[in-house]
Amino acid sequence: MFLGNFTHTIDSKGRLSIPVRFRETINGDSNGIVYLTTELDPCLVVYTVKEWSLLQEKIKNLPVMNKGVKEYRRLLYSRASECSLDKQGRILIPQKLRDHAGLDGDTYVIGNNNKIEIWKPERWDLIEAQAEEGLEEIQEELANLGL
Amino acid sequence: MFLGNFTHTIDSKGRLSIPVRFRETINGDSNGIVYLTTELDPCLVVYTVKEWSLLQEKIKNLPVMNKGVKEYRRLLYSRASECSLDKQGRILIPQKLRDHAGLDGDTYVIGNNNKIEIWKPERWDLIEAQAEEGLEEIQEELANLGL
DNA sequence: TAAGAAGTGGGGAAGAGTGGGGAATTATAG
DNA sequence: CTATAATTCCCCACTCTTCCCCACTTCTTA
Repeated sequence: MFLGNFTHTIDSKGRLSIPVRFRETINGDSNGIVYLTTELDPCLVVYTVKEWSLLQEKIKNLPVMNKGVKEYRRLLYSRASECSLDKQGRILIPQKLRDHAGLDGDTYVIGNNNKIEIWKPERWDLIEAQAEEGLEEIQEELANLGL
Repeated sequence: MFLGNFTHTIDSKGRLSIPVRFRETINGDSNGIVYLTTELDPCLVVYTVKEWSLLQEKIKNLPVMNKGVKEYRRLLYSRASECSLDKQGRILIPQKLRDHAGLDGDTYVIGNNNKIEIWKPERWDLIEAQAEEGLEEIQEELANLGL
């Protein structure tokens, strides 16, 4: 389980160190290898090998010819990159992905249960504020669901 | 069951000692490990491993793609942290969480049945006063409910 | 008033995060 | 096809945080 928000720095070589707490899971599930890609949000997403396989399974069961599904698959795979952690626990993020997520210097590495997200701080702060507002609105719904 | 309000101090290293009465439950349910996060209120929430698991179960049963649910999960996980008690019965509260709850120096550690809440005293006093006012208003309703 | 338990504070070792040099590999240009 | 440039990878070194341990103080209880 990936939890928490860590501020790490992307150095001049494009490397980003993964929080130690995440490394344990990555080494266990993945032998130090992760899949890096993008999804619907303007951030990068990191999957362990295990979670990546689960994602593949899910995608297999989606309707093949559906327009949205086709687009989703296209983006997911075209942007995906297999990365391995170096001896210091860092991944090298390809230039294109860095550009796509607007990453440079200080960066948030955020646990989202089964995946890790990498955010440009400004963008995350915005999303977070929106989420808080949204939460107020659905408070009662959540309460009804027992939360 | 967590009961009572204790004033403890967060030291310069960000550590907060958990009241002994709470530790017994934590060691029983959790082997000294707790989950620290935030919810709707401007305070921190502490769950035992057992209670955290129950929360996970509830979340699993929510609709995955629902916007509000996604936001809720994002906030919950991004702010969560697994903490273990040190030999003195303290937890180290991550800087970001301390900032979020405005914690520094004297702090209230409050039992709320199945979870512990950590409050900045000023904020708690406000909430408490509001709750008292609210209670007056709904007194009759409560009476009807058999309280 | 002594003894024990609870809360607090701090020193020091170990670990995490960061930066950079240099070799190896790949890409580019002539 | 070769020479040069760029990128990637591996290693070492430095700093700051975290973790572990011990000690002091206060409060309670006998």
